[in-house]
Amino acid sequence: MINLKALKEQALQNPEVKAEYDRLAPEFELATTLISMRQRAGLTQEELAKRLHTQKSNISRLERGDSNPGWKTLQRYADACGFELSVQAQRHKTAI
Amino acid sequence: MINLKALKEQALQNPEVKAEYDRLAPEFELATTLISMRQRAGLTQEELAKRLHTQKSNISRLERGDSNPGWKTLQRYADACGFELSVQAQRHKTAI
DNA sequence: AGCTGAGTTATCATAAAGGATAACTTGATC
DNA sequence: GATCAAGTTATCCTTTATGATAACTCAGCT
Repeated sequence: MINLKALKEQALQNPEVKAEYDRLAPEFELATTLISMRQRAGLTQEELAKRLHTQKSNISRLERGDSNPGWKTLQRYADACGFELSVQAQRHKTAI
Repeated sequence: MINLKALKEQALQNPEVKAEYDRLAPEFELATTLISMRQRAGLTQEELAKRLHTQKSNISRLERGDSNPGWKTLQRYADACGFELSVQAQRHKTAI
C-alpha cells in the first residue's frame, strides 16, 4: 500500500528531511507529531505500548488520528518517547 | 480571596509582565494558556461559552485544569478566542 | 509457501469528557 | 445592603476515550 502516511514516515527517516520537517512542525497535525516522536525514540508501537502499560492497538488508534486524545494522554505518550509536550497559541491568520 | 491564580491573572493585565510571560509560556501549564487566550481575546467565560455553543460552567471546568480535555476541544476553544493551537515536542531534560 | 514483525481493525467494557441546569461565592457599584 | 457580573461548584446525562483481546493485512525474509 502506498499512501500519504507511508510516504511521510519513510521521508522522515532521512535526517535532512527530518530537520526541515521539524522547522515546519507546528504546521503539521497532531498524529504526525506523535509518530515522529515515537520514531525518533526508535520505538515500535508495541514497545511504546509496554512503556505505557497498554496495548499496541491503542497506540495505533492514537496515531491514526481519528480520535480526540486527552491532553494528559498526549503528555504520557510524549514522556514515554523521551519528549515533553507544550502547547503553543498563535494569533489566528484572521479570515476577515 | 487571594490565591495564585488571581495573582497570575492580574499580573497578566500588565503588558510587560505579559510579554515575559509569553516568552516563558511553554513552561506554564495548559490551564494558564487557556485563560490567557480568553483574556487576550477580551472575552468572559460566558461570552466564550456562547461562541462554543456551550455553558460557562463548562468553560470554568476547562480553565480550572482538573480535567483532561481532548485535543480537538482545546483547538475549538483556541479558535473561538482567535488563536491557533500547535503542539510542540522537545527532548526531555533527561533525568538520569 | 510459510514465518515473523509491525501495524491495523473490530469489538466490548469501563472510565472519563463534555453538555446542561441550577445554586453558590465574591467583588464591585449603586 | 441590594443588585449585578464573573466565575465556581455540584449534579445528572450522554457521548467518547481508553483498556483489553483477538483476528487481520502486509512486507520482508529464508
